[in-house]
Amino acid sequence: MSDRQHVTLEDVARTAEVSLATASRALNGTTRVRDDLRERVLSAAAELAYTPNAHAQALAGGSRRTVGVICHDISDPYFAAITRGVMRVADSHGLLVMLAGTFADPDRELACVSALRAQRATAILLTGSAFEDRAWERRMAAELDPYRRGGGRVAVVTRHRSLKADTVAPDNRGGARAMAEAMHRLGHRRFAVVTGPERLTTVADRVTGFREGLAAAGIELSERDVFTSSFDRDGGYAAAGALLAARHRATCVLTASDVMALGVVSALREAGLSVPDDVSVTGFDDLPLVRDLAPPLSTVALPLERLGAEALELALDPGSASRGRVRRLPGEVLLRGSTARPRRRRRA
Amino acid sequence: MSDRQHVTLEDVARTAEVSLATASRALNGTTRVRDDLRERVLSAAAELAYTPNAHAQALAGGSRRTVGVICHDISDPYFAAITRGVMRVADSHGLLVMLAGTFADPDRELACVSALRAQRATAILLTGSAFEDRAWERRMAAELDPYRRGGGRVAVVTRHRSLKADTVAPDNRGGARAMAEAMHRLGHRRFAVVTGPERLTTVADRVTGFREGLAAAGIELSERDVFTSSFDRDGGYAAAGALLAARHRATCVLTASDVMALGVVSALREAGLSVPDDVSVTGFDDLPLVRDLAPPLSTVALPLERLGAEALELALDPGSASRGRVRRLPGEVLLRGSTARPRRRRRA
DNA sequence: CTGTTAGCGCATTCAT
DNA sequence: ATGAATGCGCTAACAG
Repeated sequence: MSDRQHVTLEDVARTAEVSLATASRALNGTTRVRDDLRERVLSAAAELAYTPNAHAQALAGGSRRTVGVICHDISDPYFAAITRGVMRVADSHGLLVMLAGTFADPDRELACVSALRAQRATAILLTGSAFEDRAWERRMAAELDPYRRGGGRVAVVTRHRSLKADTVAPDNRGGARAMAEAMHRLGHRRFAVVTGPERLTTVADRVTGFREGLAAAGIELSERDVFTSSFDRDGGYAAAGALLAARHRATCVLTASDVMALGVVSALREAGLSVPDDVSVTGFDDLPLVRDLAPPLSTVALPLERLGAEALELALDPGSASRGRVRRLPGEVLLRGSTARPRRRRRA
Repeated sequence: MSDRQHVTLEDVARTAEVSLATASRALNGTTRVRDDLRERVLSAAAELAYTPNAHAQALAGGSRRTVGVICHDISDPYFAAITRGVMRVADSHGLLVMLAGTFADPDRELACVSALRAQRATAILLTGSAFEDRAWERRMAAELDPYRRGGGRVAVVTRHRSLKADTVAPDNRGGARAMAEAMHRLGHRRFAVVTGPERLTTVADRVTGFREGLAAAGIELSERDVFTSSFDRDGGYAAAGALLAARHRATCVLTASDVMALGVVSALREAGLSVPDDVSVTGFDDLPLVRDLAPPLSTVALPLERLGAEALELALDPGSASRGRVRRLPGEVLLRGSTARPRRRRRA
């Protein structure tokens, strides 16, 4: 039993008693090969449990069978859904997905791109929102440009300022605006916003949308109406705590994501408030699970899987050489049980 | 602008005016290199935005920087949590994660292993439960054995009969038994089980556990008490519908997973039943989100991230040459709001 | 310490 | 249609 015993194409060729070239051709179907020879090769390969060495294939210039996906945290259902969309189309193209998690660390994101570059991935998909940071953008471009020059394709989900990559852009701003307007129409006049750090472009866009929608109704959001925390469930919980502590009189809390809304609702409920009787709460994304909440969450629905699927399709399609094409996807306001008309007077 | 312009180590060496070998050593820190030379190499590499070709590195026998994770569906929070654990330790080892989704298709699972094998992944982690199918097991072994022979490591989460791979095994059976007993102690006497297809070993183990726990209390589960459907949220919803249609008189529904429980609760609620006043419902896994449900779900808590993390650690640790070591992790019964003492008489 | 050289496994020219 | 030879980019002997 030798140390590492990889079956190579040469083994297959020898077993089939053909040349290396013929074995390669028979396996790849590149060129016509006499039937009996091909049979021999195929059965030899099967017998030896041969698997081509993808590295050798890639090196020899034969293939690039992987795509890289970079997200903040795969256990966030938002990224899970997007990644699922990516995997669907990757699967249909016979591509393998390399998933990299950055845990929202800008430096780690850079490192991931570098690693994916090294793997000569066919395409790199940036699914997390960008960081609003000049220096970081420059470094990211410094990674991506050589990658592109080497034939790599790049696509991003959501806006990446000055990255001039193919983009799939959900309408965060418009969706947020529409939601704010819808809540105003419902009768709400006192609002609070619960959100993540605004250096994330997604967050910034959504908050801007909320502001615009409210402004259109003549309502200004002051600094004290915006509660910022981490962009996850616990952030929502904490922000709602702060809101409660500040005795904020909002009848409606606009939240920048469904996951944060989850935390908001829990905090409110623990404080003895009823959603939506005392406070209406809205989310953003329409994660699969929020319809199963009690009450089901009103939210801005985004076609998450499509976001991922189209990002990969865009990257794979040589269309315009991966210049900055932008595919916009709308968000849809979904009013469910977590929102209601405000009561005349607030209890407690 | 040539077609594909990859910067290679040779370019770096030439720019730094050193030999190829020196450049390689300077970059990898393999051997001591004179400081000034090393400086020249490093700055040349930076200037040219050089990234080593991972394929060439792998081919030359230098590295195996990726691990493969195979799961059923990354948008299932169960797999997302496990994968997150894997990614954490992968990150700390400088490894990249290749994620493959099988959508619970046995054939696709085989194909994924083959692809990962081709990529010469350091380790392959099977996180989905096995399929109870002799022929399938044989074919899987036929993929895995040569992979191992080539130095590849394999670890699985949950039981894979006769795969003799390193295993991280949550105590599905024991946890299920404990939950059944807990519900009996709470006062329940009429039970129903909602579950996925029993050809999945995880499902089979959990159902067995339920049966054992109930049997210990003198309660036999008949065929009509078990509602089988797809192992996801919609499956739970459908199964609960069937249960309702059959006018089953259970006061407690034991569900094989949290995701299924999500569907069960929704269906029950839509039918006008209250959880837990009319029916108690239990889940399995303790997904992060279930504590935010109203009522929060009683469930068997599994350390999901640890499952993934330990699987990779096990695979990476050369310990006993990847023989069938088994690391068992207990499940803990968590009683929350979705369960209560049965009422004397059932309403409706 | 540094440079030269030989493969790693494969796809792909070239000849035949 | 098939076989022999070249090189992809890199690391690890091997010499100096």
